Amino acid sequence: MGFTYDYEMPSVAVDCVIFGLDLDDNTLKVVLVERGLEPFAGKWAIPGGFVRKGESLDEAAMRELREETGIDEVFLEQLYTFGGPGRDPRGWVISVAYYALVSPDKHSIVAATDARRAQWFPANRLPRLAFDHTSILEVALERLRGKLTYAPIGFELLPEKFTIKQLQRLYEIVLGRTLDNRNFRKKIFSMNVLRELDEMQQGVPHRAARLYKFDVRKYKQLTSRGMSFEL
Amino acid sequence: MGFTYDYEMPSVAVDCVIFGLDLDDNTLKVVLVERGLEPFAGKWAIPGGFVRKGESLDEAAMRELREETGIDEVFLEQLYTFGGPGRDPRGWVISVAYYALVSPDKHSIVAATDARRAQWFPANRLPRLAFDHTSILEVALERLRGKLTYAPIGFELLPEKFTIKQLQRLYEIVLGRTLDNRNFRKKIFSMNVLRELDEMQQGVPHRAARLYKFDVRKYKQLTSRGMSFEL
DNA sequence: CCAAAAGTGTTGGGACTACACCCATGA
DNA sequence: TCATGGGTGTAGTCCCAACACTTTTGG
Repeated sequence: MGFTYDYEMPSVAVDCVIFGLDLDDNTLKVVLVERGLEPFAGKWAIPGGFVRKGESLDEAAMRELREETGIDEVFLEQLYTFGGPGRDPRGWVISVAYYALVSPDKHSIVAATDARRAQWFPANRLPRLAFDHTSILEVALERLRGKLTYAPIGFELLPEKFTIKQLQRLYEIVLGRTLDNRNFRKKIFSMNVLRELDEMQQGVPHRAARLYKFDVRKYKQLTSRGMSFEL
Repeated sequence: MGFTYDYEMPSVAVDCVIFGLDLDDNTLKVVLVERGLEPFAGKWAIPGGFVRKGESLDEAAMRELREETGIDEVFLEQLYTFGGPGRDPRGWVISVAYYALVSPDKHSIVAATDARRAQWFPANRLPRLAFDHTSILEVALERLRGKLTYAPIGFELLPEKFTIKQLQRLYEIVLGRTLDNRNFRKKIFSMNVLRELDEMQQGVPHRAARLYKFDVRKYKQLTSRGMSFEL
């Protein structure tokens, strides 16, 4: 311990809610890992682990994400810190929760890194979870829904190149209501944050849709002019 | 320590940004305390202290608030957790930051509880602060500004009974721009969350303004109908 | 040629902005 | 009576929601 301090000290963990979008069955998914050890052995939980001395909380979250799921270089943001007494039967554990958004390109990594049995679950049909992880997930979902409408984070859940319809579906899935496609297109085009590509969607049994990319540069110009991204 | 754990453990503190509104000089203020001990002895800092075993983070924040400023029963919300290595020269300290909103009725308490010299400072003209408290304050201000426009938290900064003009000034001060009084009134009345009182403002050298109260009941009806509070 | 999804405009209503004057009160 | 802030209405504009058909492509 680095200095004199009279009180007992807690362990500090990071836990990470990992969101992914399944474009095949149009659902929002979450990565859970099966616990090998007590307490809650055999139960599903959000991936996480203890913070190490010398690393920041963000670094700890990134490290856990990488170690437990193989995922790297994704959107990762601090969510909330859970510290109630009794949330961990082993003792006093404070957990800094994060949430990550993973594009479908990287979903396969999760399945492959099977050391501790990581799996995708539909976000609205989850098993009973270890610890207070159900509450953490609720908070994460609320945050995702809220932030989606005023920040351009939805793109993190899509492949780099996507169609407008995919973007629209993403909003519909997360917000839980249908959107009018004409109005949605008008809105998204009017804020001018997409770059139109010369490529078309491939391998669909009907008219192919145009592909777009999120244009970070345009977005930064937008925000620097004081404009904001709104649904 | 309650269970076997191989890594070194951090101390966990709560720090609390306390906002108050000064209706005399129309500024947003923040409570700072002067540090008595090293490190940063003599510097100003956000009130805070270590979390104790057996209490939740919210409880710890409330306790610190009460101990250091005498303030009790106010709006208090978790803000963000700061955990970078090197943020405290004494060693590894993770700090869960909170922010509180205090009505002018209670401002005097702060001055009275002078044990550790607590003082109000204008939020936009602060001294150099201890630790990383300047960044914590920036995050807190951003959050306050953001949340003010979509949640009815502004009332927490006003006395129980207030005039529409005071409410408007609050928004102008925090958001940093002037608002049209006619439009502001229309907007605030149209959402129907205020109860008009039979009382008038007292002791002003001009026409007295009507007093209003925030009506929690009406607000709950509003949100339960799916409507939301927007600026 | 058929099935399936892509892509495209217009209109009406509600909300926001901009703007200026009279009213009530205490000194 | 005057100085000071309280309180009020309207018109133009913009944004949003509602709504249905034609186009393109692969099978």
